[in-house]
Amino acid sequence: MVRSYEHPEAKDVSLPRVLFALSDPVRLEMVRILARREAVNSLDLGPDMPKSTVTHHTRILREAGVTRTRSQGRNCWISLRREVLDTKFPGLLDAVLAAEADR
Amino acid sequence: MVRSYEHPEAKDVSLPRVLFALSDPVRLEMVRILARREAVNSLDLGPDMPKSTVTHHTRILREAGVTRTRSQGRNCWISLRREVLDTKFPGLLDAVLAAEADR
DNA sequence: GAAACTGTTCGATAATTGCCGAACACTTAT
DNA sequence: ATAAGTGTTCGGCAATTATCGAACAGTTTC
Repeated sequence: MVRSYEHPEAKDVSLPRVLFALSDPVRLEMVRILARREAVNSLDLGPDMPKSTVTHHTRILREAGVTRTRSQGRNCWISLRREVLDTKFPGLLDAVLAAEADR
Repeated sequence: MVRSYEHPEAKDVSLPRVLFALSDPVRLEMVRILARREAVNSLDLGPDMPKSTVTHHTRILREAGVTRTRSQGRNCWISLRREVLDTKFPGLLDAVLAAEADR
């Protein structure tokens, strides 16, 4: 059996929620990591923090519609939902990623 | 005497804080209003809410570096700090404003 | 089947946030 | 001077959020 995750449909992805998901330094860094790779193992997004904290942040990103999570075996792979973000909020993700990482 | 407001310098304007300021529906609507006018009277940004609530939200926007507030007489005028935002986070404000208002 | 591995869920706690009434400060008009 | 107008500050309260340990669930390996 495979874990199932809830993802909002594209039509339910709201700007305030996406902005909130991106407004935390930890999650912003996660998104930067995701932007450089196709898919990342959940716990690799926060190697130096407790697992439950990683789960917390990845869930907020997922439920906001920023990321997609699919489980495979005992891993779960996380990726950016670029199609959704770029369609609904053109330029937003690019602008966020283009900003200097330390700010 | 004139009220003085603290504004962060451009170098201290951080992306997470700006995103957080924009992540609230009330403040997002304020920013949309500001984008259409040069400067707006504080309380006109939230005609239907208590004054202290308006002050609360406008302060978060100001302290994040999103807006500038200057007092004149008994009014205070609020405007977007486009120069700062467009310089530090090119495309961000445009992307936010371009998104449909109801999302 | 037992152990190891990956990640979630639960519960608790501290900190932050949103909301708003009441009192206050400053300015302008009468 | 008095009153009215504009906005801030303060205090309290409810709700949300961030963090993390402990227990748990599913998967793979041995």
